Amino acid sequence: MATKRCMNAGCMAVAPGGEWRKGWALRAGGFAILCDKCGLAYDQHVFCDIFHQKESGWRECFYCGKRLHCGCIASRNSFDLLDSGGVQCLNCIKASGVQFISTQPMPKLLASPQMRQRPFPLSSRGLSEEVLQGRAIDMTWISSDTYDPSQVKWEEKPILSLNRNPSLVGTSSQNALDLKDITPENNSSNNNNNSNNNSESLAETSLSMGLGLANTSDTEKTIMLSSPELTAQKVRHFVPKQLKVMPHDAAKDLGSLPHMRVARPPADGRGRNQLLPRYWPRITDQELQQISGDSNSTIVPLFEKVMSASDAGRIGRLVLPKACAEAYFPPISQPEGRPLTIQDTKGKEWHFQFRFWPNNNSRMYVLEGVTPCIQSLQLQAGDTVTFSRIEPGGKLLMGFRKATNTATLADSQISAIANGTFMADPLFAPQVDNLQIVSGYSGFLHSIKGRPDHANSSDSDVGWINKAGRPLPNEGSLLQPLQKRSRNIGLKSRRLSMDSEDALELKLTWEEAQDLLRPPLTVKPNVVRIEDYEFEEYDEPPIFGKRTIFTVRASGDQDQWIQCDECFRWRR
DNA sequence: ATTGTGCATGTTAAT
DNA sequence: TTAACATGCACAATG
Repeated sequence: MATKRCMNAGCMAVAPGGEWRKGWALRAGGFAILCDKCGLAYDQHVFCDIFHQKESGWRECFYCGKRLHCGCIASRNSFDLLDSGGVQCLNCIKASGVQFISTQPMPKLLASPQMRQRPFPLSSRGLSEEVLQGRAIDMTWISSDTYDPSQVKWEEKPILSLNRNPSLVGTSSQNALDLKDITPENNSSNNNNNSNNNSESLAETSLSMGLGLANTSDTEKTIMLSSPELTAQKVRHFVPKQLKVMPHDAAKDLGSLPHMRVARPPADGRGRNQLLPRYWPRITDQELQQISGDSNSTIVPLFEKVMSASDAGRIGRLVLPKACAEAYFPPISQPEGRPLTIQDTKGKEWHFQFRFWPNNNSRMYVLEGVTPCIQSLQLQAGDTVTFSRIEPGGKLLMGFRKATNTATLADSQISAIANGTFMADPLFAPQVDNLQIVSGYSGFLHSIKGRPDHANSSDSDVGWINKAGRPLPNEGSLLQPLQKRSRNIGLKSRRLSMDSEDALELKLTWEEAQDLLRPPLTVKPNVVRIEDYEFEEYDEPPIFGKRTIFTVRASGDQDQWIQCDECFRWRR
């Protein structure tokens, strides 16, 4: 049976029933296709490539030839695949009284209220705001010359591959999708044990483990401006001189890495919080080449997990998020699973057993034999393990990130603000993440205090670094459910856990945070223009205070207004 | 007695 | 109510 897969190279999810159709690929306001498995949203350009427009006005699907039912020109980009076959525009669907969005089963992976943890902000419909607003989503793609489906050993053969011009990496809106031939899939269902066993035995997946220490220098921190809506307006941003300010533009950021190809991270289900941010692990070309043997390799981030006490214990079993294990690891049909070999950047190989336990008519996926690895890397509960994959070759990368520092909550808040990490964009919340860990792991804190390698998390942040040797600004920005985390630390930490929830409520937008920061009036800032942003650069750190505005009289004198907490009136 | 293995159960979040 | 998952626990294997 012909099988359609998610077009996200890092997902490879198979459409239910083998058909890419309504219910699996959702259209979001006509601008995007959301894979039910990975939550990937394609921008409208990609979508338009799928349904191309005929001169006569009607459209047909590139792949199945189904025609737009009504030929409504105005509904360009607004299609839905009909169960009965064919295509119909959303306007006509609405006109017929059939609800579209609201009746669609929300992608399981997008429906979580943990929105601040997802790569893209969601609307109330669970759809990316970027998508709904028609903004091109910052996507980068794997080029066809580097993505070799045949190297994905645990798949018979991916049905879809991405055909991208390498020169266009980072400018997804200009790229076009290309569907490879559709091949009958050797369906590795759980019921087909024989075929699975064969494929499993044949497909000894090689994993690579990358471990890099990202030294975060206090004098060199990169903060990111979050709001794409910010235009050339002059914005008061408090930017200590030692801080580097970069516009929030992953594509540009990636574009500075000519040899590094980075694919878009998939979203995920319940474990969506375990998804890697869209600023993926980046390693140097040299490191990547050492791992993959190919300097043109691409890193496809997969998922990550914060290690629980059980994971880090002596049992040597790492519980894997089910959705992630099924989506990204080789399919296994037997509880015994299959071995996975892991090597680190130095070539050291680790051998794990990837298996599952039957559990309530479901499965619990575990990685067994992780004790030597954990001990070697001195990982413990609260540390994060990340999984990525290198294409071509399908090698999996396993990175680690130590838990965050031991700073006090208050210190963290201040630090977060000072570092510019209180931002509107949920993409950027590394310090908030820190807050959670710091405040939510009382027992954990004790252990870190006794361990030098954990005592300074910013220095022990075991993650990926970019070519310049800087830690990725967003690495570690994934927020884990607070309850999940606090569960590991016992009742004593519950109060602190609540505190951290309160702290999360303090999460401000970038502009709001700016409102709370004010410079001494006597200090004259240097105005620095970067891209379309103007920044006031102060030698002195900002003062954290009440909402403050500044006015300038005709005489040129400047007034400072502070808003009353109670009456909300402004006072000079 | 200790450690490893496999499954069961409790907790939590999602539906 | 269901699903995911962290962890408990009984039993087996081993020293």
